[in-house]
Amino acid sequence: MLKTSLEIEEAAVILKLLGDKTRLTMIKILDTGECCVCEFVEIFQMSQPGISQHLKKLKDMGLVREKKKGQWIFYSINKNNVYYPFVSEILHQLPSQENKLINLEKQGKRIICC
Amino acid sequence: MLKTSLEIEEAAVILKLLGDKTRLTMIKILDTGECCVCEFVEIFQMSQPGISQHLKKLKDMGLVREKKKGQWIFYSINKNNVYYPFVSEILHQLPSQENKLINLEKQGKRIICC
DNA sequence: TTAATATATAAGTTGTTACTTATATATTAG
DNA sequence: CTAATATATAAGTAACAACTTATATATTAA
Repeated sequence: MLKTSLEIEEAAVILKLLGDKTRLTMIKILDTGECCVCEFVEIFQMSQPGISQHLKKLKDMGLVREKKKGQWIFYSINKNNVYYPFVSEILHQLPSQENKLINLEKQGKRIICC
Repeated sequence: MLKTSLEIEEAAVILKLLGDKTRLTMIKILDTGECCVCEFVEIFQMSQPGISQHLKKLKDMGLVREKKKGQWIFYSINKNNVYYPFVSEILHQLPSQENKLINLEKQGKRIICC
């Protein structure tokens, strides 16, 4: 399942996917725990379809998974993905984005479920 | 000079820059030694202006430097750049591209100078 | 059952990117 | 000096990316 060496073309595709501040922040947040679509809408102050489209790109590459919980769909990181070790090395070099979740919580907009 | 932590927006810009197979391969090659424009033209079978434009993007971000040697301009990696540690971690996870230089040499198209 | 909420998808728009060809400049070779 | 070589920049183009609004579906609340 894990990949010891990545072809350079594959790496470029992953880097391009991560080369967007919204998706990069999303996946950094997801690396610490799950999050649902409406929470991202609040965090990024972006339209709901915009958020869904970014998540679709991450999902299509297999970097994230979705799990339905009632009316919400929670996304989480897929640590079994072949590209995860590569992505993980990158994420480790980025500052924590937990403040964004803390702010959500302060506003009472964090979704706690099941 | 070195950066211990990168803002996420800056990281996204770097990842986008690296998220192109031509530039990613270029910088992986440059991480092992210098190379001139016409060598890249051979390696990538791309127009000379196309190569120059990719190199300009890398140079504008400070990731590479240029040095004129006679009629050639040699590019090399700039290890003093603030983003180098970040980039380096990524490059270490990619397969060597030295075969491309070896092939050039076999064709007698490697530029050895000064 | 109806209204509200959460999400995905479709369609349209605007800006960006990766290339190309054309051209100008500098250096070297004959 | 002239021709050839190496490079950069300008201009044009086609494909793509990131958003928006509109709309359809599913779930929950009243």
